[in-house]
This record gives sequence, C-alpha cells and structure tokens, in this order.
Amino acid sequence: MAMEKTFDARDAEARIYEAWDKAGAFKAGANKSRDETFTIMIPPPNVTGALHVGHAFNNTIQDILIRWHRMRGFDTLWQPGQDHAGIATQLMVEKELAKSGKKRTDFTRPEFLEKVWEWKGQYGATIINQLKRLGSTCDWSRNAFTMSGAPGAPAGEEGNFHDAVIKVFVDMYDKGLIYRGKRLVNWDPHFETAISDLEVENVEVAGHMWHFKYPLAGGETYTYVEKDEDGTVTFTEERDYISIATTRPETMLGDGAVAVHPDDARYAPIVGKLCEIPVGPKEHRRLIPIITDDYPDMNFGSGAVKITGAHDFNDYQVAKRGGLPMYRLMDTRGAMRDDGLSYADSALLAAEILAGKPFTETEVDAVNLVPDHLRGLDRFEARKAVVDEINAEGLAVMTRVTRKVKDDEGVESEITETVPYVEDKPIMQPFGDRSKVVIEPMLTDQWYVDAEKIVGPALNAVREGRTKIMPESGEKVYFHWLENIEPWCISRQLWWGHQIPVWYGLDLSAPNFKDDEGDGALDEVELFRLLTQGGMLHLGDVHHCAAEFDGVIAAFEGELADVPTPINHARIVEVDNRQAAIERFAESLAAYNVSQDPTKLVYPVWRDPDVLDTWFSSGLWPIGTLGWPEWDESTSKYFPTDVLVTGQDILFFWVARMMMMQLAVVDEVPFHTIYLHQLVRDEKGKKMSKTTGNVIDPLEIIDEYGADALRFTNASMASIGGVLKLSVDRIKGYRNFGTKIWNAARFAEMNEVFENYDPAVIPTPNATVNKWIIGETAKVLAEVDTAFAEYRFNDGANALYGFVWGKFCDWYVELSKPLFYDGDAATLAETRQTMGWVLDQALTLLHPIMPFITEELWGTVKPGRRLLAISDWPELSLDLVDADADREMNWVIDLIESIRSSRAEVHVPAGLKIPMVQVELDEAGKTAWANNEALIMKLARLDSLTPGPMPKGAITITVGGGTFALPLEGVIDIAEEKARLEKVLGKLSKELGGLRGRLKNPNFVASAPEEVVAEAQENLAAREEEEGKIKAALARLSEIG
RNA sequence: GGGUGUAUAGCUCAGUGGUAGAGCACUUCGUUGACAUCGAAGGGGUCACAAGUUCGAACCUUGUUACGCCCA
Repeated sequence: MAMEKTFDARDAEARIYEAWDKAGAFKAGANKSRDETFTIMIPPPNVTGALHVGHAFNNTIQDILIRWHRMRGFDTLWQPGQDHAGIATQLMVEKELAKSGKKRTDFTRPEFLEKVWEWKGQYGATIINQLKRLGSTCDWSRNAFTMSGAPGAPAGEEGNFHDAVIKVFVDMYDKGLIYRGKRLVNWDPHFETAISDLEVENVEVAGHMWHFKYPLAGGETYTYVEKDEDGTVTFTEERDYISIATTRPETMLGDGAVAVHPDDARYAPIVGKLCEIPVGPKEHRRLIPIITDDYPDMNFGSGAVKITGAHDFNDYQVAKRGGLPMYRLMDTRGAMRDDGLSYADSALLAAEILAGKPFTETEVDAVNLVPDHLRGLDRFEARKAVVDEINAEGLAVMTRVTRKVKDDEGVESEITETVPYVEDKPIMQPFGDRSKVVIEPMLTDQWYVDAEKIVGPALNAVREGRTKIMPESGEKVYFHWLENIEPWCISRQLWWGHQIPVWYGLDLSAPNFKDDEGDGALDEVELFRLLTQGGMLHLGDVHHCAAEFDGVIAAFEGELADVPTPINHARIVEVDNRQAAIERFAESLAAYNVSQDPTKLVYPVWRDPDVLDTWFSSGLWPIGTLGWPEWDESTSKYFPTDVLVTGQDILFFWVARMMMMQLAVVDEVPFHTIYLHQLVRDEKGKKMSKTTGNVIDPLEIIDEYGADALRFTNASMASIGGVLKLSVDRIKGYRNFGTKIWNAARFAEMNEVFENYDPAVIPTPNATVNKWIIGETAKVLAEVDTAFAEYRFNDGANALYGFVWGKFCDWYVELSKPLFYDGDAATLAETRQTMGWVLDQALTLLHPIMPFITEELWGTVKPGRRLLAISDWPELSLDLVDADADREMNWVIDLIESIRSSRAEVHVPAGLKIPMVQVELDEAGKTAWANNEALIMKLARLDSLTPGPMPKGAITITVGGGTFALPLEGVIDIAEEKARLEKVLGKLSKELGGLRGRLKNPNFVASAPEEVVAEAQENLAAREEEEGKIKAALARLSEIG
C-alpha cells in the first residue's frame, strides 16, 4: 500500500505510544546491554498540575537523554512521579467542596483528607496523561507520590514516601538539625498558613506613603537642619517631633522604635531620646526610643524609619539587632488581634519592657497593642481608621497644594490649601500565588531546618565538581545563595501533608513550686497551686519527636521523672490538642483526688497539627522515589542519579535543598549534573500568563502540529543557558521538517528501496554519491553524539535538520534519481541498499527528538521489526568518510550551484536545457565529471558538454581546476553579464585584500599557527585563480560588447 | 540596592581568537516523475558603544549604555 503524502500525527501518536508500552519500552532496563545505569528523576509536577510549555520543554530534554541512553544500551530509568502540593491541592478540594456550599472546617481532618485522596484518585493523573502525549518514556510502573504511604492513604497509594519523610525528620531532629522557633514568616491570611518565598509573588501596585509626626516625649524640641552637598544650610526649623514616612500606618501600633542612620546629622541631637506613637488612646500613648541602625536610607523619605519587628522583614532584622520587643498585631486571618491582654494592660506591660523589664517571647506575644475599638477589624480597615485618627489629631505632616475647582456656574478658580502629606507611590506588595491575598509578615512559632549546619557538604560537592551545574552561571548563584543561607521554615498550617511527628505535653516543671510537707507527694493544696501557679497553664510546652506516638512515651516519662509523686507515675496518653490535654489532665487529677488510685492518673500529650512543607518531601525525591529507606539493589543501583533537568527558578527552592538533604541523609550527591533551563516565554520574550493572553497550550500544539514538532522546537531552542522563546511559526517549520523526511521515505518506497535493502549491512557502494552520503551519515552521528554528550541539544537538532534536509533531501535524493532511473542493475541495487541504510540511520538519530514519526517510518520501512524505541543506537566509524568521494561530490555540487546561479541571474528559463562548453578542466575535474555526468546534466539542466574554446557572448562558470562556458549569445544581455561578473569580482577583491594583507604582515606569518598560515595561502591561491578567470571572461565580453 | 545574565540579518537565535551563520520573514523564478507543509536563485549585518590585550577580536579585559531575570 502506497504511503500517504503526510504523517498523520493525530492518528498515529496514541497507537505508537501504546505499542511502546506493550513492548515494555518504558520499563527500567529496557534494551539494556550493559551494566552502567542512567537515571533521571523527573522534577515532580504538582498533582494538581496541567501541562504547560515549561513542562513540555523540560520533559522533552529528559526524554531525549533517556531515549538516547536507552538506545545505547544503558540500564536506563526515568523515574516519574508527582508531589502532593499542600496548598494547591487543598485549594482544589476546597473549591470542589464550595460547589456544594461546604467548607473544609465542616469536616474533621481525617474526613477532609479522605476527600483529598478521592480528588487525587479522580484528577491526579491529568498531567501524567499529558506527559504521555508528549511521548515521555517514563517508567510509569514506578510512578511515585510524595504522600504515598501516609496514614489514611487508600489502596494503591501504599508507598514508602511517608516513611522516608518522617524518618528524615526524626533523624534530623535527633541530630539537632531541626528546631522550633518564633520568627517572621510569610503568612497567607486566606489559607492561614506560613508559605515559602516561592509561593509569594511580588507585584508593584499603586500605594500611598503617609507622613506622620512622632512627637518627642515631654514636649522636647531640637533644631532640625538640612544641608546641601557642600554643607551649606538650606533649611532650619525648631521641631518637637520626628517625621516618619510609612506605607502601612496600621502597623504603627506595634512599633518598637524609630531608627535613623548613625551618620544622619539631622537627627543626631535626638538619638537615644523617646518619642510618642501618635495613635492609640491618649491616656496610654506609648513611648518608643529613637535608635540608630544602618538600615535606614538617609535619602529616602525623612530618613527616619519606624520599626515594627513583627510585621516587616527589614524591621525584624533591625529589631533583632536592637533587642527590641516585637508586638504581633494581627491574627491568622489578617485581622487586628482581639485576644490577649486588654489594651490598657498591654500598654502598661510595653512601658515596663521599655523601662528595662526582662521579657520572654511568650509574654510579649500576650501583649496586644491594638486599641480596643480597632480589635477585630480587617487590617485594611484598621489602616483607614489609624490614618483618620492621626489626621484628626493634627499629627500628619502637612503640605500646601494648589488645585483647580469649578463653582456652581462652572467658573474655574484655583485654591491653595494645607492638607496631610500623602504621596501616591508604586510599592512592591507580596501576594500569595494561590490565594491572591496580600501576604502578611507574621511572627509565629514554626519548625526550621538549621540549614547553616547542613550546607557545607552541598557547597563542597559543587566546588569540587562532584556535581556540575549547567550553565556555569548557575554555580555562582548556587554558591551565593548557599553561602548566605537562612533557616528553612518547614512547617505549614495545613491539613494535607506529612504531619509533623512531634508531640507536646504541658510543662509541669515548676521551679518555684514548694512541696509543703517535703514528702515528695502532692496534697490537694499543692495540686491546685501547681495547676494555677506552677506554670502548667502559663509556661510553654515540652515536646518530643519520634516516628510514632509509641516512640515518644519514654521521653515524656523521663520528663515527668522529677515531678512530684504521684504525677511522675502518670500514664502517657494521646489527645487531640492542648485544650483537650488540659481538660483531660484536670479530670484525671480530680479522679485521683477521689479515688487516690494512681493508675487513674494520665499525662496527656498531643501531636503537632502542622504538616511539613511540600518542598521538605520533594527534597528527598531522589532517594524517596527509589524506595529509601527500604531499598534494595534493584532500585538503589540507580542512585546517585545522573542528570537533573529543571528550571533555573527552582535552583534554591528545590535543587539546593535536594543537594543538602541527600548529602545529610545518605551522604552522597543526588546527581552529577544539573541542567538548568530558563522559563519558556512567548516569541517576544514575555512571560506567558493568562492575563496577558499569550499562553501557548502545548496540548493544542500537539493536536495541531504533532508532538514531534513541539519536541524538535524544544530541542532546537535548548542551547546552554539559552533564552526560550517559543513561536508557533517555528513549530510549524519543524512540522514541515517531519513532512520532509516522510516524503523522502515515500520516495524511497516508490523506488522499491524498502524490500531491497538489508538493514544489518553497511553498504559498500561504488558510486561516488552513495559513498559520499554514507560518509555524511557517519559525520552527523558523530556530531549528534558530541552534542548530546555536552547537553547541546540545539546543536544536535540543527545538525540533524541540516543533514536530513540540506544533505539527504536536497542533494542525495536528487542525485540518486539518475541512478534509480538510468542506472544498471548493480547501481540500482547499491543505491537501494545505501538509501535504505541511510534512512534507517537518520530515523534512529532523529528518534530521541522526534520519536513518533520516526517510529512510524521505522515500521513502514520494515514492517514487524523490533520497535525503534528499543533498537540500538548506531556506532559508525568516521573511516566511512571517503575523502575522495567527499572532494568529488563537493566539486559536483559546487559546479551545479554555479551553473544554476548563473542561469538564474541572466534569466535563462528554469526549464530550458542548454549546452555547455568545457573550456579547460584538470584531470581530477575530468574524473569527477565522468563519474557524475548524468546527474550534473540533470540537475544543472544541460543537454550536452563539448570541449572547446570560449565562445563569444557566453556565461563563464568557474570551479576548482576548470572553466566552463554557457554559450548564450543572443539570449543573454552582455551588459548584465558584465555587471554580474563585476559583482563577483568585487566580492573576490575584498577577500583578496584581507588575505593579502594578512600574509604580507610578517608578524602574522611569524606568530600564527602554521596551519592557519597554510590555509590562508591556499585560500589566496584559489581566489587568485578565480580572479584570473573572471578577469579573462570580462575581457572577452568587452571584445564583443 | 545586591546578585546574575543578555545585546550578532527585519524577527528568533547559533557562533570559546583566524575575518559571520541557521531557521523564519522578504524578493524573483518554478505545477521538472518524494514533498507547494515544496523546489531554485537572491537581497540583507560598523557583531550595542568606547578603550585595551593580540600579528589578528563578534569572541579575551575594562568601562559606558540599554534591556532581562532572581533576591531584597
């Protein structure tokens, strides 16, 4: 059956993918012929994810590497999987619930998690199916999931990942690498959880900068002086305040100080004095110190900055340096706090702290400096209220503005008035990428990895080259980040995730407790005192970490050892939360009181409700996917893996963390090469975004142009460190490339190549054309191997494009025609053998980039043979390049091009066959002509060649070692031909000038390498020969014209 | 502000010291027995700017300008 004119990707792709699957092509070790492993871990897409162009690019690169290695016989594993994407997944499920008017909190945690698993079962495989459409040959039988094996996971989700995550947490905790602490985090008021920097989008929005007066305490005054660069005084004023600029007035309530730069002379007189926060009830107005710190920018605003340690990252650092208290003002929903002490008590305590009273974090956290009437207000409402109150009190910095007004009759006039100074100013505001609400820096208790302690090995691995980052600039970024690493916040206030394996208990230690009788046992009075004053309800909690509840029992028993009898014998039990623990403990004490039965006494503990950051689990991806900690040789042999292919943007968030964690846990680098690529952008280089409307959907592209076209485009863009600009035109071009090779195969089929060649035999032809294309094949293989080995996929793709289109289709197919149509039986046979073989090589080499069309053709050429995906990559020696054949073919091609070019320029009709005169030709040329006469005549559209002198009025054709003429007297325009030759001569003389200049320079001859000099000399000789011929031709034309 | 890149044909980009390339677009011609998703021919570049190193610089060095990304 004759082949169709084009490849029907839509029809073929699914069929071919299924054939690969059936043949086991995806399985680890498919087509294995050696023991070396080659492993790539897929960067796990979110379980909520849908394929975008970035995934398509990323996975194309991985699949190319995987297919290339698999075909070369490596024990190859492409490990797929997904991460559980805490926030995103929870959001999806909450949205689903919202459809039926339900909220997450309408369910218990286990009930909700069951719904999440249901959702995952229903939609979680979306991106996997999309990756399949791209042709990705992951070993799907090993698909991993970062929540596999978690408590409550349904059938089919039993895996090791949960165990791995928990084990690592516990190990790191035991080694002192994980701790709990109160620090400033990015807080998402919608999801009510801490989020990572990665989940924060900084967007420039229109904002305001308010200017307020903070009056000096006790009505003090100072002389405020401004000077210009030369030190000349430009402004002097007696002030009783310091001017502060802020974009967030509502945070003023929590100010701990006003900071100025130590070099700022304007404020030097008042440093160390107190000023008043100009908001809040008059009777409790708080005083804060004016301190110095390097942070304030003297040239920005007034140069004085209010410091709110609990609600701003910069301020937090200043507050830490200055030992300032940090007062939290908001609750988890971003509303002004309505808990803790009353405002009056809070203000009082704050004043004591200012006066030098020592304070603990817990004490400070109970201080609620939100005035009673603002409590519970949303933060943006509170902002308005604060501004209004300050303005009303006249404590805003004022400015005079002139504006135009129209009176009732429409007459315009100008009025000048004094108004509060408020600048309109674009400000960078952080938004939650999922919730779209403004992120609030918030002081909360979280778990941290002490990254500084585990960063060393990760730095060394890259410094010592055990892991290489490409492009190299990535290494600089990596070093810079790791050298300045911050503690890593790993807790999240979500339900979906690995619950932190830490249990808390009430801190019963009572340093001031007095055992009245000194009998080491508690009586009722003592019990009551312990409960209320002993600290149980006031002090913090104690905690212990283990993989399971059973594992912490002993630790809590130890905790109780020095608590008075009989509590020290209490049974450790687990309850839901702190409140339940208090109640349960009280009940148990009451029961004991009545029964005096110590076995009734319990010490309740509760588990940390928080879960781990998804990145903590993804950090274990390399070993976790391979079954660690329960792995055996069948999977551990794939570790360390080989290459990580991922986006530059997650170098810190994921890559560096994998390095640190794998080194910390199994003491080995997770991969030897990290291939970083950029974000895929639109053709103009803009980020694709739904709002801009420039999103290219890879699935639509696959539908329209086929997966191969998209993959080839990706490969051709993949220069190291290259910018990825995706354009549909380009994709279309590579679809056309597929059609091109399809039709070359079709040509072969029409000439009965398929049934008349032996794929196992490297041809040994006689015809120069055949020898030549075999050499070109060997050359392109070498190019592709080098390119792939160096991760220069664009070079590989371009080499193949040039070979298939520029060499095979443009020349070899054309040149083979005379051999097919007019050749003798032997020529016909060797040409079929050659074409079949070369086509097979081309399909094989193209397969990693364009797997579908090549697989289809592979089966069409020789039906029923082993699938190309699991066939062997060729090994061809460059000895197959026949230098003589090469030289001869280049001469032939050069001649044909010269003739075509000349004909076109003097407007000889394309179809017209014309005679040619051989004016002079050396021996090599004569041989070349004789060997290739038929095809030169055909392709140059000649009808004869006769030796003879240069005819009058002819076009001159010059090639190496010869001159030909096309006698076209009467057909051509002499003047035009002269102009053509002059143009050629012009180009030549420019080149000659350069060459002569160089060769005349004694320094060049002396310093340049010999071969460069020799090349220049050869080049010069050839150009001079040509120049001579052209000049002669011009002279002859002048005789007649 | 810190970090890190980029600047080459109209567009998108290759090009690691020997005198500039590809694809697309453009112009002209062409239904020549694989392919019009095609073929043939052609036009088009002070390699951002300046200085330096070198016999020789798109490439190395320094500075300038513009733009991008990441982090503040």
